[in-house]
Order: sequence, then structure tokens, then C-alpha cells
Amino acid sequence: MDPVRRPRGRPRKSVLLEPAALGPRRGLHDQAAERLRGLIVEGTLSAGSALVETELSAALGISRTPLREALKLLAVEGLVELRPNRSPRVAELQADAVTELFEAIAAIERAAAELAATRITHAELERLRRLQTEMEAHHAARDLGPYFALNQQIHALIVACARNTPLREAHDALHARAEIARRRALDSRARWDESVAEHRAILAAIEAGDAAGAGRLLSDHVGHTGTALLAGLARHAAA
Amino acid sequence: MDPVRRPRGRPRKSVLLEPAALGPRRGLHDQAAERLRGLIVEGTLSAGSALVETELSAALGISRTPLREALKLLAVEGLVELRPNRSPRVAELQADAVTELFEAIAAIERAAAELAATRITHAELERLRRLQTEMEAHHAARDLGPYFALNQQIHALIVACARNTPLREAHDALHARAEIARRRALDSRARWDESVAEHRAILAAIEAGDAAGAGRLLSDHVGHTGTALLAGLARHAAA
DNA sequence: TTTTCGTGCTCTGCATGCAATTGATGCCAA
DNA sequence: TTGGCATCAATTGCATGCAGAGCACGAAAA
Repeated sequence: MDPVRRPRGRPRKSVLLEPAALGPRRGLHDQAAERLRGLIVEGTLSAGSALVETELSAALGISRTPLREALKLLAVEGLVELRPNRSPRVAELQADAVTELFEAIAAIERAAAELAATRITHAELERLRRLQTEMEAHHAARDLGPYFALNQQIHALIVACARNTPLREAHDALHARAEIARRRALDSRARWDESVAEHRAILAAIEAGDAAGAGRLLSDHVGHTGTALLAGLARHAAA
Repeated sequence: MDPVRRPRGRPRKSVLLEPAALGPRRGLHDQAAERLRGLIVEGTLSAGSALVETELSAALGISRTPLREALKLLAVEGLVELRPNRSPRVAELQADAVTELFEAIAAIERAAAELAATRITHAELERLRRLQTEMEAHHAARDLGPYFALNQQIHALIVACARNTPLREAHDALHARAEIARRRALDSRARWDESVAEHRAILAAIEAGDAAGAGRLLSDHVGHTGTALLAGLARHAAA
């Protein structure tokens, strides 16, 4: 008689982890990391909550192995706090951490803008102009959602135009945490007019090939965003 | 009769993974990552070589699970290249990647120096001066090894004095790859005198609280190091 | 009443088993 | 010979089992 051959079928997929039919079929750990990143950023998994491997893996419809790999990735990104022999937790975002975070982003984007000002291609510059125009349109129409999406695309495009992979990766790694802060501040339209004007100035500096100027302007812009956000968080915490 | 109860003892520890009796006993994945990082940086695991899970885990005396976790970490650091359903490989370090790498490090250290110039404490400044003196002594004595160690300590200390965790983490992440480049260039004493002088100027700027100056000087210094290293790599490749 | 120790339970950390993917090899037909 | 196809072996990816760490709860001692 054969040894029992239980079908060790993979767990049923839950709603939390759908195929999405993306291009290159990545491993479950990768998908899980992305999904969890989203859940943490959007606040479904609230800061400080424990991430119990068994529960989470069941919820995602995967086993603990790829889940653990995903959690380790998120720990590197600073979204999750790993404690030896204890459940990992969603990292808390302290006020001073937000300050540091935007300082770091400002530093990276400054360098990126400087490089981009000398390396950007015509096509990219054209695209940047188009994004700026679109963003201004959404600003005029007071469409906060699309405005934000465009805003982020612009920042990402500038970083991409720097053609420096480590810089871009560092930027990406900080992005999720910045997004959390943004969501928590809520009253994101505080600095709206100012921000749009700053973006226009940044674009002008890049167009002019003024590396130092573009860097300084973008750095300041990010800095302003950071302090405005911090104020928003404080107001939000007070309420 | 009972089902066979093989003792599922952990594999015998190999020479490659010794306890080291460090402070907080971290998990095997963490130790493995550190060990592998070292092996890759020092060149024992040469660029491009395949990292077969079974072999490596046997060599390290651990099972595949923590090893896989370690490999994922190293992939994030850019030391290892992960390919779906294929053996991971030790990442190759292309010339243009080195350029980008030092550009990124220069950007981060510039920001760090600017922050450090305003945030450094007396004690830290004292320590920085002491490191500089020691380093100059090793330079005078032509002790390359100790000189290098001090050099790195100085850079690390400046970054630490910026009191910005994300910036420091980004710096750490790039460090291993820079170290690989350094080792491969070999003729590291090319720019030796110049480098020591630059360090002195950087220290002076920080002492003077000249943030912009310190940033510019450190950024240039790293840039110079990068180009010198690149030249060294080219010479080395030609031979 | 407070402290200490023990007991049990839950959860992580690690090892290992099974299946699916991939590259290699050999065979056959054109 | 060369192109296409089936098969095989190697290796990853994932699931799961087992042991031990840590916490909660409660009983016993001070």
C-alpha cells in the first residue's frame, strides 16, 4: 500500500490576494508584499497592530513561508517592525520620524533634480510639461484625487530622469511611508496653491538646465510639504 | 508501531557559520545574510556565480528557509540578483553601476554633512577630530589597512551625526556595494594624499558650522573617490 | 494584598516534503 | 544536419510539521 498521498493543495485564494493577471508572474511573496504594503498605507492594517503569521497567511490565502518573506521585505522598507520571537507589528510613524523622512526625501530629490536638469531628454521634458499642465487643470477644477496622482507622477518622473538606479530605489523605499503620513494628515489642500506654483518653478529650472536651482527648489518644496504635513498631523492628533 | 520518529536535528554547524557570541542572538536568516554579505564583498563568492539553495544551505549549516530569507534581503541591497525559478546569482558590478553608486553616495553624504554641520555635538566633534588625527597618523606611516578603517569610520560618523535614520539606512544599504568596488580597484592609494587633505577640509567646514561648504566638500570628495576607483577598475580590467 | 513561580497555550523560527517550472538531452522526422 | 518534441534531472517555490520561546493566567508563598 502506498503511503497516504494527501493532496497538499494550496489554500483557497481569498479576496485579499487576487491574480490581477499582471505581466511577469511574480512569486507569492512578492504579491503578498505588495498587497500588505497597500493595506498598511491605506490604513486597513493600522499602526501598531500585530501581524500574526497564521491569521495573515490565512487571510491572504497563502502559507506562512512566503508571508514571512514578504514581512521581512516590508521590515526593510520600515513599514513593519520585526521583534524576535514575537508577532511583527505595523510600524508606528512618530512625528520626528516624519521629519526625518521628509528630510531624506528632500535630500534625494534635490540630487535627482540636479542630475535630471542635465540629463533629461526632450521627450521626457515634454512629458513633464504635459503632466504639469494636467495637474494644473485638476488644481483649477479642485479635483484633489487626480491632482495628487499627477503630483506623484511628476516627482517620480524627475527621479527617473536622474538615471540613477540606487537613488531611485532609495526614493521608492521611502515613498510608502511618506504616503502614510500624507493620508493621515488628510487636509492636504492646505498648501495647494503654493505647491502648484513651486512645481511650476521647478519645471522652469529644469527646462533652463539650471541644476542647482532645480535641486534647491525641489528640496525646498519637499521640505515645505513635510512641515505642512507635520502641522496637519498635529492638528489631526489634537482632535 | 509508531510512525518513525527521526530526530529532526538541526544540521551540523559548518565553519562558515559560527556563533560569534554576539549580543542579541539574531535569527539564522540574519546571521546568514551577514555572512553572505561578507563572502560577496570579499570576493569569495565571485560576481555572477550561481547561488544554489541546497549547496549554500549545506555550506552554511542551515536549512533552505532562513537562507532564502537572507537571499531576499541581499537582493534588496543589490548584492544578489533574483531570477524567477532560477538560481540567484551574485550581482555583477558594471562600470556604469559604479558611477551611479558613487553619485548616490555623494548625494546622501552631502545631505548628511549639511545636517551634521548644524547638529553635531561637542563630543562627536571631538571624536571626529580624534579619528582624523589617527587617520593622518596612519597615512604618514603608510598603513593602508588601518587608514581605510578610519576613513570609513569618519564617513559613518558624519552620517550618524546627521541624526536622520532613513538617510543613514540608505547609506548603509549602498555601503556593501561600494566596498566591493573598492576591493576590486586595489590600487586604493592612488589618491591618498589628496584624500587626506579633503578630509581635513571637510572637518574644518563642519567645525565652522558651514553646512553648505561641508556638503559640497564631502560630495566632491566622494565623487573624486568614485572616479579614481572607476579608473582603477578600468586599469584592473585591462590587465 | 502583592510577589513569585508554574502551567498551559500561542506563536515564531526552522527543517523538510511535495509539486511545478526550467534547461538539458536525446529521439525522430524533414 | 536541423528543427521540433518528449522526457529527465535539477532546482526553486510553497506548504506544513515540530520544537522552543514568550505571554497569560492562576495558585502558592510572603
